[in-house]
Amino acid sequence: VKGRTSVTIAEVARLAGVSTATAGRALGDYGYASEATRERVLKAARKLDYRPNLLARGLITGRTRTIGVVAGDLQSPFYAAILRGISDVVGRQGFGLLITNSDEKVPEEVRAVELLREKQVDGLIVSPCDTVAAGHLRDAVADLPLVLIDREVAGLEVDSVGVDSVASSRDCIARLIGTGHRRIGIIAELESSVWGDVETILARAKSDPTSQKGLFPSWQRLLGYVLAHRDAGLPVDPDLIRRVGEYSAAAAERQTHDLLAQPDRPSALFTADGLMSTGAMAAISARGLRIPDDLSLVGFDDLDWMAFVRPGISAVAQPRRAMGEAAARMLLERIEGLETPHRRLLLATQRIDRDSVAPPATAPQSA
Amino acid sequence: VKGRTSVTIAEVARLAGVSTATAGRALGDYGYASEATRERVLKAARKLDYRPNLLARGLITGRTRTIGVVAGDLQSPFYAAILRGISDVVGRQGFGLLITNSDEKVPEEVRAVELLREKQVDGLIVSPCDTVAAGHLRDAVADLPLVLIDREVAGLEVDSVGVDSVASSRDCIARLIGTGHRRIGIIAELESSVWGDVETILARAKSDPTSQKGLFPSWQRLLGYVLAHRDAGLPVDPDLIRRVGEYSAAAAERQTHDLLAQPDRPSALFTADGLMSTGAMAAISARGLRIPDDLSLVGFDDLDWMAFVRPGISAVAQPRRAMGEAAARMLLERIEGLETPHRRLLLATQRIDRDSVAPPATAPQSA
DNA sequence: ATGAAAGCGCTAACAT
DNA sequence: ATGTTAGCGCTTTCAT
Repeated sequence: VKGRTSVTIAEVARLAGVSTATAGRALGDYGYASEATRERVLKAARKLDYRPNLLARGLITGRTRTIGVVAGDLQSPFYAAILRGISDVVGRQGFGLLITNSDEKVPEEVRAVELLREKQVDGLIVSPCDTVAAGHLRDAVADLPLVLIDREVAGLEVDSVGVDSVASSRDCIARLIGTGHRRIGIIAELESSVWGDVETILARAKSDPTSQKGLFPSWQRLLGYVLAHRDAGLPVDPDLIRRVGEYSAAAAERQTHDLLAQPDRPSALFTADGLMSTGAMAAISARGLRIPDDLSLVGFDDLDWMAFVRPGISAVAQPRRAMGEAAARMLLERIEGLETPHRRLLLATQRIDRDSVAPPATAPQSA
Repeated sequence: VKGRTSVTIAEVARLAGVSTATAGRALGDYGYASEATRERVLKAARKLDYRPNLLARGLITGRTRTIGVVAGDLQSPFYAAILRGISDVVGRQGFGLLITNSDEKVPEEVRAVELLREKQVDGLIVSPCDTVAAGHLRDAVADLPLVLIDREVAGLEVDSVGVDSVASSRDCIARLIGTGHRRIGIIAELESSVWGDVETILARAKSDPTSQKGLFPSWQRLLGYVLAHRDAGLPVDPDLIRRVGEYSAAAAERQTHDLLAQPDRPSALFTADGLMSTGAMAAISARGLRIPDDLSLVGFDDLDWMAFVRPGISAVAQPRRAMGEAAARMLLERIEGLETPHRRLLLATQRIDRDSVAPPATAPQSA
């Protein structure tokens, strides 16, 4: 049974002495087929090593049992875990998974969505890299179910899965303040060609809670940071807010170095995602600062090394795999035809307290 | 242009006032089409928001421009990096990527290969989870190009990409010995329902170098360990060889605890892959052992935390992403029709010396 | 350079 | 319960 040409249902039918329609019914498990016939067809199929051509099936049924995913970076622990979750759920239903990488660039994302649609996927899971420039998503929604993950798009009413970044980081920062910290640094991506400066963005978000969902996670985490300060009646020193501007550990490392080099450096540091944590940790380590004596540290997103580095690093754990699983489940439901209004699922984060937080060494530092 | 039914080439042709054949030529960029016609067709297509149905194209051309990957665990840094490399290369050529997860279980792998073939992928990249039970791969090769990654299958002559595990670990252990270590522990997966005990396997591998390629990486790394000892005229204490039996950090942690709990514990530890390193590190950390004073440590596979944990952990770095890229390139060449004999690509590893290795604290320990 | 027609492998009506 | 027929949307002869 070697060679380029694969065996078709017609050959199976001929060998079994039935029509292709009957063979199809027996093999595809649709329509009627007597037990005897089914047996004969199945035997013929086995003998010929028949394998259905899913392209042909998809062409006619209009469904491919394949779902498409656009991730920011397949290699990051964050997306890798999400993908794993997605893969588990869809795999169990016999669906295939077409995965693409946007590298957090809009044109790549557009191209990816285009390719996935041409390949006729039954649904899409996207972690959009821009919360406004999303025309390609808007018109994809016209003929495909779409589920957003980690981020939302302003005005695009589709199912989404994420965590409550504002509340989680607010809580986190509140605890640092409660421990006595007054100068808390934050290292966050905060890219914003379209959004303007920090004050503008936060002002709008604070006054209009619904607009928060259009914010990128890193902005939401900054918002939580600001709100926690406000809750405590503390001022926010803009110099402690470091905008890395890109998802890059190296860039985060530079910003951290710069932040920690100042004379009046913070007594605690909050990193807004895994890449920021990795970069910050490298800088802290390189500068020979001791945690938590010289600097307290809390990260958003729990990375495996945080558990066994000494001292352990406290973190806000996101249920990454569960996020992927939930997104996949929601999408499959839509593919099955579920017609309810769009759902916005916020999974709970978990605060993991390790040993990277202590009261500031000296009396509250001041300028 | 909203709704379930997408626009077909026939509608574009009608709007442009040409036949479907001509429209196809203009859109698909094959055959002849005058400049004027092409313009008209393209304009019509744009106007209707035409999107080719790649299923239909694939059905007729017999090629889908999609490649399938079976990874062990999409979530591990090792596979995630490889997948990223694959994704970059195939994406650049406009290919799609169907990714599946075997979880290192043969039945899952068989199912995955089956699904990918039914979906008519143009080629397969597999990290086989068994080097002998691979009938499904053997017969896949009959009608698809296949590239193996990280592992090889005895007697299956196809392109493969990996690193020289025997040489790398041999070198690594030789250095530990050179530093003065005499009792070196090894934590490795070493699953082997089919292979028998350590002695048998190693005896066969040592005497027959070609059979080495049929060995799993963890076995190859153990072989390097044994050879390094032999090179130095040192005996191998079987009690220092810990077979974890599965790819699991938790299991590795248990084995490491057990190994380090013995009175005559090793002065150095070699971990055979990333999961083993993570598990071992957790155990070391939990036991409060200081690296390198109480224990030297070297890991196979460089993980990001190894760079900034204090002290830094020395490791053998595998060019993971490059492995993925190379595998993808080789596969694409085969898909283009390359007919040379199968190629076996061994990429160079890089020894990264950090601060986790020091001479043993006391005079050579003995029982 | 363009069109007519056949057909990729399969499923879905519609007969029987 | 089974067979006949007509396509799914596209590419590919083969004419013209």
